[in-house]
Amino acid sequence: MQAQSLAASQASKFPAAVFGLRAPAGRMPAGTQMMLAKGEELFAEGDEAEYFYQVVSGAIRSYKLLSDGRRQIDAFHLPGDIFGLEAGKEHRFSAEAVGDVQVIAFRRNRLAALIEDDAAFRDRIMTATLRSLQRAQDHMLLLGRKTAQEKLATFLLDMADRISKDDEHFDLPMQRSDIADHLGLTIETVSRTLTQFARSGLIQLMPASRSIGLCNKMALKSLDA
Amino acid sequence: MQAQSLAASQASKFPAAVFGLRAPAGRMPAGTQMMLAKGEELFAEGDEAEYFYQVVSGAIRSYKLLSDGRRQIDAFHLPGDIFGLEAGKEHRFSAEAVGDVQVIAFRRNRLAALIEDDAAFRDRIMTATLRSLQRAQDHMLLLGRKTAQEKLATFLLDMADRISKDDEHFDLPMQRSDIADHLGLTIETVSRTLTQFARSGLIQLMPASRSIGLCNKMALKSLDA
DNA sequence: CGCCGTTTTGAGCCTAGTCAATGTACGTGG
DNA sequence: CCACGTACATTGACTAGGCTCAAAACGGCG
Repeated sequence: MQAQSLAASQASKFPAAVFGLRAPAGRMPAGTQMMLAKGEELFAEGDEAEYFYQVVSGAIRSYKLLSDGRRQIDAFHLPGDIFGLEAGKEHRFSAEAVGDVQVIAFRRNRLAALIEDDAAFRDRIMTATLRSLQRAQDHMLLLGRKTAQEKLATFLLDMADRISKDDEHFDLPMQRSDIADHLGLTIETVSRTLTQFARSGLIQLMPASRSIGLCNKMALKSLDA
Repeated sequence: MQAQSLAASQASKFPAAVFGLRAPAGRMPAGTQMMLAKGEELFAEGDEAEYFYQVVSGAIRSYKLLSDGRRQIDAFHLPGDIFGLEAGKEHRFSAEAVGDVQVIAFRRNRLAALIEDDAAFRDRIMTATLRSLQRAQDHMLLLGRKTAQEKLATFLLDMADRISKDDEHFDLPMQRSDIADHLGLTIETVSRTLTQFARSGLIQLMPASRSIGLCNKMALKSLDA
């Protein structure tokens, strides 16, 4: 819940390790593994972009703040996702651990060389970046034009797709306020809409828990517009 | 206002030409120049992504639609901007000419080769993509968390920065409905908010025109949050 | 001059936000 | 083991910012 730029300090706290990743597209160049506790900050908007990252386990939220504290979470990064790569010298958003998280940090100043040398790596980076852009574009449509119900239907289906094994039941890694700040809503509206879904039999909801069961994916998809 | 995929047809309509671009970062590989009339469609969501593009003059709007016609314009592309590059086989959004537009089309299947051969070009593409992502992240903050006034203040300052010579006066290339669909508002709210700005002396506004004069950039910036 | 696309303005409504209280889970220490 | 505190989630009553529907005004062009 503090610490400006854990990247540097953490990187030295944990022994560097070489990983042959589970990446289907090929091996990944070596990086440094890091562990983050719930709520820990990986980097803040404006920090020097010394590293970029790949999630191994857990979830990262990346977000921007307005001067008065309003927050927009532009993405949740789940295992396999690459994030934190910048065009300029500084990070353009902040990143925190949603729960306990394991990530691999890659030195950015090695990026040019890696891209030069390793065509497969280059491709992975380019594809990851383009995929982030696509997600951002989809999310702009959601933020600008969807209703609260549609936003939550889209969100639940996306989460099921990304984290559920059986595609029907999963535990949300983040709390209501994270969901609200991701969807451009308030926590009250998120909560009310979820209970409304539950009452309509679209989802199953344990009281005050993060477990979600999708009872009627069809109906949710039709809400998704 | 029609035509599915003008890319192919147009490309043959206009003689291919080799351009040494005004690009500061270096020469650009050859592309095919195209002209588009106001409202013409460059490509639609779902079209095969055979080309990607750079704007020479005019403005392009790229957007997504919901099934009931609600539209979100995720970006306006102005001279110099590169857009339409995809990770997959298909375009993930549609693109139309806001007014009369000149663009250069690059064959996507030559991209891999170009990236392999030309480090400067690779850098331009990567930087352009990352810049799009940054713009998208800034825009998500706007869509999710800013008020109508803040949205329009941000938009006007951004446009002044991008198209104004003297930084004080410019003509908007797009109509109110485009602005509304970009900012997640209705045309009525856009119009009302602009009138309100004019009455407060923040901007100068010719009746029913697209000319904008910024009288008080300071005040606009403070609205920008 | 008259038509049409666009913008502006007005009146009333509704979705989501605000403010406030209650409920639930969980960890800590007596 | 249970009382208490804290963090998070839910629910309710009320408000308001922006939307909808409707009409008028403006500008360009045939």
